[in-house]
Amino acid sequence: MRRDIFQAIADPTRRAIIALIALQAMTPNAIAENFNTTRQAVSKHLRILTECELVKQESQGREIYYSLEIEKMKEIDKWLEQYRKIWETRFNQLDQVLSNLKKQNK
Amino acid sequence: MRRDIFQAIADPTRRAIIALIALQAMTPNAIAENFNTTRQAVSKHLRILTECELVKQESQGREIYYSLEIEKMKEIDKWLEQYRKIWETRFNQLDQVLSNLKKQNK
DNA sequence: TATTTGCGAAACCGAAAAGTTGCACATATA
DNA sequence: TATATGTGCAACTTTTCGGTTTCGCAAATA
Repeated sequence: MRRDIFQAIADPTRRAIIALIALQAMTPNAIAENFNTTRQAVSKHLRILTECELVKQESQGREIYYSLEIEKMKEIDKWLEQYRKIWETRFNQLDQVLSNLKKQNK
Repeated sequence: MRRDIFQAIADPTRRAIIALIALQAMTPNAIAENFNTTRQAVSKHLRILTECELVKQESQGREIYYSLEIEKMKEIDKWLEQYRKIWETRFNQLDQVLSNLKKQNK
């Protein structure tokens, strides 16, 4: 099952998990405590996140710590870049209009 | 059915539609020509995109032109901001490590 | 007016997703 | 060694999703 990062962040629970483990690694049980679902459901989400390399795991005895692979998040940023260019251009055009209006008033 | 912008961009066809109409407004038929599906399927995607205000429509006779609501894209950017902070911090920390190593070599 | 064209909406279908339950396995702990 | 704990995985169910087909409606055109 080939997962996509955009599909991965589509689910609100997964976005919440991402936010949770962004700053510190956590075990599935600890993560599940924050949600209204079973540990297995969280485990499934973690698997999906791991599959698309948004999350990495580190075993420590029988516990497994999950943490965010922050580098992967840049892919979204990269995709957004083309649109950022557009809104910045539009902003500059608006800026141009405003400054032209200013000149006319002088 | 309450739609979410993250769910909207999860589908690859919808991302392609977004890219298509980012620079110029297009009719459903014109959009559908670029894909291997029916116009109705595209129409469905456009409805979803419209529901979460990622796309706006403008009627002109019997044709309806769809264009990207670029402002809405900023929501993704805004969400990404918290993670951008993280990877920038990590980068600076790495930078710190590197410059410390440099000092030690002197 | 009759016909074509552009479109959305509803009904339906198959595939995929998200959740639950039950189980197996390894690692701790008594 | 027996038991408790942390975990992943597989089977199953329900819901959602993306697509097609069919239809109805309004605007353009003959």
